[in-house]
This record gives sequence, structure tokens and C-alpha cells, in this order.
Amino acid sequence: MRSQANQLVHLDSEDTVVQLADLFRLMGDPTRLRIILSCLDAPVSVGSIAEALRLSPSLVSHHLRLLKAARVLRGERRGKQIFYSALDDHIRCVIDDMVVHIGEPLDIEDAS
Amino acid sequence: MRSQANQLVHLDSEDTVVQLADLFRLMGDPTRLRIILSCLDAPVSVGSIAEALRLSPSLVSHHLRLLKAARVLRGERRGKQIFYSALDDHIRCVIDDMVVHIGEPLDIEDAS
DNA sequence: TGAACATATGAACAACTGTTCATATGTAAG
DNA sequence: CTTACATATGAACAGTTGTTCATATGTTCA
Repeated sequence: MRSQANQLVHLDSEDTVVQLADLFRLMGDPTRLRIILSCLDAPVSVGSIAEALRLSPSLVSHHLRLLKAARVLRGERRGKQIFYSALDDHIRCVIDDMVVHIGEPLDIEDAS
Repeated sequence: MRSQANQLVHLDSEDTVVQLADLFRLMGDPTRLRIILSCLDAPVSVGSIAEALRLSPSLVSHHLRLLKAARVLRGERRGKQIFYSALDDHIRCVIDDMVVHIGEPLDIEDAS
């Protein structure tokens, strides 16, 4: 139900490839990926993220701006604080799949 | 069967996050992503990729080296040519999930 | 209004990265 | 061995990117 059951992607559109790459690039920085992971379970404030990850609020804010613009996260104001959370569940699926990929046993020893 | 049915990722390990980010960063370049997509359906030679994507063989080879090192693709020599293909199906799943994410309708209009 | 807190923004800089070009390695056939 | 083809490699450069610092905007409460 979550990822497409069958694998026909058919990505001939140049524009789609660029969109995809933009999203992957955003997830390609460890700091930013940690910020994304912080927001997957529940909405978290900027200060909480900064404290949990030991980063400056400024840096967190810079990354959050990019992630919000790319529609990976969404921000919702509650009083003085702004709580960020995942816009939908697809990002979690993407990460889950990649975790499985990493965990894959290496069955090929020498392909050079 | 493909992506984890339930979403408990639990990525506290620093090392895992860096590994994940490395893979996402590799997919974050449009040229490299196109190269990956070229190899998903069947093994393709370096020259074929270069021709299909209108890139220099040298550039394609540089990218393939990174993708092979990251265990995204594998290369198999057949005579003078080397055919590259996906190491497993997880990369396809990751891309599929992300395509779904892109296609998602925007149900939130203003979250700033 | 003013102070205190939370988040955002812009400039500046070092570090990294994708691309090109020239050259090297490897393979098959003459 | 030489030639021709296919792929790989290394250096160099321009463009991009993550981070820091200083400053601005926005919100609540007195």
C-alpha cells in the first residue's frame, strides 16, 4: 500500500528527474537528515531540534527553510514557537527503504 | 513486502545517518540520478549510457565509480564493455516512493 | 510601549563537488 | 606487437553549499 507495488517508474520527464534530485540532495546532508528524522514522529519546535541535535538555532532555521520550501516539512506556529512536522508519510517510506538497502548483505564480492 | 510495513525506523546511530545521507547525496545530482535510472531496467554499457544521456564517457565513468563504491550499482565486464546494473531493488523502491511524494496534491495552502 | 524570548534572514567564507581535458589502463582482433 | 576501441583516472577550475556571525522580525507578557 505504501510504495508502488510494481516497479514501473517511467521517468522520462526531465523536470521530474530534477525535482527528484532536489529532494534527494536535501536529504543528502547529515545535519539536515537528522533534522528531518527529528520531525517524523511528532511536531517539534526549532529550539527543541537545536537542543536535541546540539546545533545553533540559526543553523536549524536555515535548514528548516529549505525543507519547508521543498515541501518535506511543514511549520505550524503555536504561540512564540513554531512546530515542524513531516508533510506526509512518503519521506518516512523513502528512508525506510534506504535503511533496508543499507542493511542488505553483500552477496557479491568482486565486481570490478 | 517492499518497504517496511510499519514505520519504526529508530535511527539513533550516528553512523547509520551518515551512511543514509551519503546515499541520498549520490542521488541528489540530476546527472547521476539519470545514470542510475538508466541502469534500473537492464545492464547497460558505459558507452550506451553516455550516448543515451548525451554525456562524455569520462563523466559517466566518474559517476559510475562513485555509484559502484556506494553499492548502488554493480559493473560486469563483457568483452571490451562493462555493463552496469542496480545492485538490488531497493533503490527502485526509494525512487518510487519519492515519485509518489512529488505527485502528492498540496492540501495545505499556507503554513508559514 | 518595552523587555524577553523564539525564530528568521543576509552576508561572508571555507570546504566540497560536478565537469572538462589530457592521459592511462585494459581488451580484442589483425 | 600494433592498432583500435572502451573505460578509467588524475589534475584543475568554476560553481555550489553548509556553517557562522550579526541583525532583523515576530510573539507574548508586564
